[in-house]
Amino acid sequence: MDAALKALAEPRRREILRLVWSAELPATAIADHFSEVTRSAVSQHLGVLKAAGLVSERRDGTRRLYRADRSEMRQLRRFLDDYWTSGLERLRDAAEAAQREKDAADG
Amino acid sequence: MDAALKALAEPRRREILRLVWSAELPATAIADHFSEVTRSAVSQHLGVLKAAGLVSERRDGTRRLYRADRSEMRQLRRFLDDYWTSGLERLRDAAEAAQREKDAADG
DNA sequence: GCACAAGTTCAGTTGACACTTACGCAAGCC
DNA sequence: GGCTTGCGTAAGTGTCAACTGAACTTGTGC
Repeated sequence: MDAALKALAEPRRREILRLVWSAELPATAIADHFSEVTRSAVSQHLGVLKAAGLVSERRDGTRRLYRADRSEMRQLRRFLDDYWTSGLERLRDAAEAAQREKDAADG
Repeated sequence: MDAALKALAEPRRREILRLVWSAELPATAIADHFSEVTRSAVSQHLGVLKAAGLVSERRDGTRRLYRADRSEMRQLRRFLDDYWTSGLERLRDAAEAAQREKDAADG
């Protein structure tokens, strides 16, 4: 999840992900979309996205076809929804914080 | 939005955000939660979160109280939902999905 | 006014990362 | 077997970001 979030922090990778969101594309077609960056850079971005599970790769002859893994995106969304308010753990933190506040005020 | 995503890419900042999600806390209380990092580092993280609009600051005497700005988080979530499939493309995807549903049902 | 407490900010260091160029490697095609 | 196409990997570089320690700011209580 950490990897997915870090991968999405890079604008170029978000753009790539959008390109392969609804269409499976070979690496070259993706790279052609970015005139200001080399093919190599795009390939490395694809590697990061793949490592984060946000993209899947399929080989076809010499080509490699990429497409977005939407289920991973769903998981990410869900993580973002849940992380901040995760039940007992959050309550515990709040209680601890309140106690420190009180201690500081008293002491 | 780019700033918010980048801010969330850092685990420590996610933790901070969770701390101030449901409780307003002074900077020191937040810093006390991170034993492996100095107060200064936490202050800088708070600056990033604030710049990204994910956190709001209120002054009370010498203290500064922080709390999460949930509306910004909602916007982020919405952005994540919409960015990949925007406008016509999203409609097309929906149509395709409906067709696949139909094909699956028929087949 | 002085001391202290709460926090930020400045200067400098270190590590991560996006990038480029060059090279390597596999799969068709002649 | 050579040639070309499609693409990843290696090595090196510049930039940025997270961190530390020291200095600074601002408010409070005496």
